Amino acid sequence: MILFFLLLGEEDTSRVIVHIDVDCFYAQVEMIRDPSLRDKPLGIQQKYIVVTCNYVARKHGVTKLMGIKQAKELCPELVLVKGEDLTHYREMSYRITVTLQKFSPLVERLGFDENFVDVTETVDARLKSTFSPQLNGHIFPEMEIEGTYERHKRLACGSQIAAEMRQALHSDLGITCCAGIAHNKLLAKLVAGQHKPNQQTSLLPGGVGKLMGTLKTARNIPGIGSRTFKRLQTLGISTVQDLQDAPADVLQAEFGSQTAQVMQQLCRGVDPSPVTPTGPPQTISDEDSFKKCASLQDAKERMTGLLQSLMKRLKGDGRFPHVLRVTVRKLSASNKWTNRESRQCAIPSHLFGTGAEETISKLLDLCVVLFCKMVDVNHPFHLTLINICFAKLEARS
DNA sequence: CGGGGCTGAT
DNA sequence: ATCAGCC
Ligand SMILES: Nc1ccn([C@H]2C[C@H](O)[C@@H](COP(=O)(O)OP(=O)(O)OP(=O)(O)O)O2)c(=O)n1
Ligand SMILES: [Mn+2]
Repeated sequence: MILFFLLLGEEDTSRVIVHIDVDCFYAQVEMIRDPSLRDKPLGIQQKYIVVTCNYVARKHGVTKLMGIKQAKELCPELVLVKGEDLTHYREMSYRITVTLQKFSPLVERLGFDENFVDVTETVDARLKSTFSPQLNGHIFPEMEIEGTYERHKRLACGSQIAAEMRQALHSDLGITCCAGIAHNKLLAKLVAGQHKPNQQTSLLPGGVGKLMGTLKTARNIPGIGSRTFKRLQTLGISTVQDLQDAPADVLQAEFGSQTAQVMQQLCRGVDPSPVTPTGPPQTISDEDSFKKCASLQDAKERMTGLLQSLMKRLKGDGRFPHVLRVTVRKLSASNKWTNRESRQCAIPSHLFGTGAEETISKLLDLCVVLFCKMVDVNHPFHLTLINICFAKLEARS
């Protein structure tokens, strides 16, 4: 039946997708570690910025990615916890994904605190055998129409599963989150943001146009980043409505037919992309930023620190990397962030056969070789960031 | 006072 | 190797 419509190029609205977005993630992890922080305005500090903050701090006007100075002006009593080391956040992130995988194997991670879950099969199984309750949580658009549940049984069942997922995250991990339930990933993610924090929202199929209309500009559509948005503005396109109204040939001329079609679908709330289960990470990296690094000696010390931390994570992972990449950021008057350079090389397998000390020493040698391909150490230089990345992770060395 | 870390396409 | 996207 469904297949018949798909054959005609119709949109598939039969899936049930849940999007889970943890509330103020890093801040929540720190409040779990130290519950005395719960009733205080809390900011997580990475160097000079508040990367995120709890909702007490948000009441005072503090926002994500705000400078420390501005945040302290707005909220002098703001408590700051350092968050440059992501270890605890990464660990909680994977516990969250594992908890969600108990509901369905189709779990896709996005960053550390978001997960998409395709619960279509779970919904089908439940509707066959069990009696399902009312639609759980908020509904978008807000409206009270008789028989909403009857006409949207699958969505209602999805909302029940989402509630169970949120309960599991809370009782097992102490984590609160938001959930969005809809028939594709884009809409599930967007509708999840309608009621924050610690709430869930289900999207009725009839509310798609209205939901897309809540976006201020096309930039707010996931998948349309800053560069693409600037190119759109060049064409006189700014709002979602502008994009919907834009002639296909105009978009194709600027972006090519494939990208143009994806954008035209996204701005109408159409997103056929599947939930692709996320496996173990493909890369393991560690970086540090600083005011100034101007000597090879200094760089070697910083790279040694990064390698030591990386080796611990590698032991926990169990796999071995076959590619090593070093990235640097040079201070330059213009273009403060696109001035990263990287070099990579193969890692000889035998390097992981000996003790950790030896391995780190050999890896450092490789790092120095890569480093010197980017930085002429015989001339003055000024770096502001070093990143070391392990890639091509495979089962054995 | 602009982090730290990941994925996929080109 | 870089760009562009996401958190
Ligand atoms: N540019 C960014 C965006 C996010 N994060 C980190 C910090 C956040 O804690 C976490 C999750 O990002 P969210 O955008 O979901 O923000 P929060 O979870 O902190 O807040 P919210 O309650 O609004 O979801 O990722 C980051 O380091 N850099
Ligand atoms: Mn979040």
